[in-house]
Amino acid sequence: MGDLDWGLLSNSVGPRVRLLRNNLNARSIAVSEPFDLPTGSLTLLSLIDQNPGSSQKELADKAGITGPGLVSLVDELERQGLVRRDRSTTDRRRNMLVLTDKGEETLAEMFKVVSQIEAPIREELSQKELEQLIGLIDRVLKVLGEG
Amino acid sequence: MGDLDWGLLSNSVGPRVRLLRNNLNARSIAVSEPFDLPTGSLTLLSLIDQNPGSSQKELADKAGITGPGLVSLVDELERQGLVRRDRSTTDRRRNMLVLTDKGEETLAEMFKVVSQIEAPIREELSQKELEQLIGLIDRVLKVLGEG
DNA sequence: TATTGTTATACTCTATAACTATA
DNA sequence: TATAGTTATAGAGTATAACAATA
Repeated sequence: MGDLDWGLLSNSVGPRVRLLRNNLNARSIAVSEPFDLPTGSLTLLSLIDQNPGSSQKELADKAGITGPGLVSLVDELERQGLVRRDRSTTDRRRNMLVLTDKGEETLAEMFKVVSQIEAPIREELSQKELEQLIGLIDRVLKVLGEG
Repeated sequence: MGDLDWGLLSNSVGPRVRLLRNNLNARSIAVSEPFDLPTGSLTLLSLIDQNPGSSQKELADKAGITGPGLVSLVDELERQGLVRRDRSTTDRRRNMLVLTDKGEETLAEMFKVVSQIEAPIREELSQKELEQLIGLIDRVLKVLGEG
């Protein structure tokens, strides 16, 4: 598996990001499945928790999910009583999303599971290296217009 | 867009990899479209070029593509005369993949296009930082069993 | 006229199972 | 019995267009 060479793409991040995403996605499914929630739920719960009252558009942009994709995610989270859609009184087009108490609990539980699953990464990389990796990715995202 | 906070996932690579992958995938489509080729063609051409005679299984593992996914990719590349499937004489189950002359030309052209598209990344990151980023990703991939 | 959220729809990517031919 | 490649199929993820309500 590791005996092949990337060739012309030896200095490209593209192919590696695909491998990384595939692997992390599989792990993400493993985290979400016991909670009977779709992939991306943890990310969304965490975002709402940290930024209560955000609109769906703001959350979709930050999470890298399309509008319709976010609607179905929120539908499911709301159905399970983890999230509430409060109509904004100042701009009645917007939904201000907030976590319910149950949503907070679920977020904490999911975070524990994902921490276990990501443990190998934190064992391989020092805290400083992990911050370096995230910092570099964030700079790339920013220049690509996703920051 | 950038005014929201990741919350509990501030030190997680998962959500960022999704954003990165979405963006790079859109760019990959932009590169492949003029050549009327599916996403992943450049990666595969580059791998075959550097490792001629590889089996489809070896290539699929390295590229992070499933067996059936690789079959349809090779089908298309072969249909356009960019790749040849040579049956191995020592193990007649295996296909030894090689680039045709036209395949080599197409690879070179696609590489020029992808270099232009990835230019913003190379302008933002120094050569050393880019190597750092790739090195860190490779270590993560290895510990996840994808190296 | 523009924007938020929604619905409907299609397409791509990825995953899985079953088949064949070889070993 | 196991492996490489293939076929068929299903599912998740993502994208786009059109609509309603509001600004």
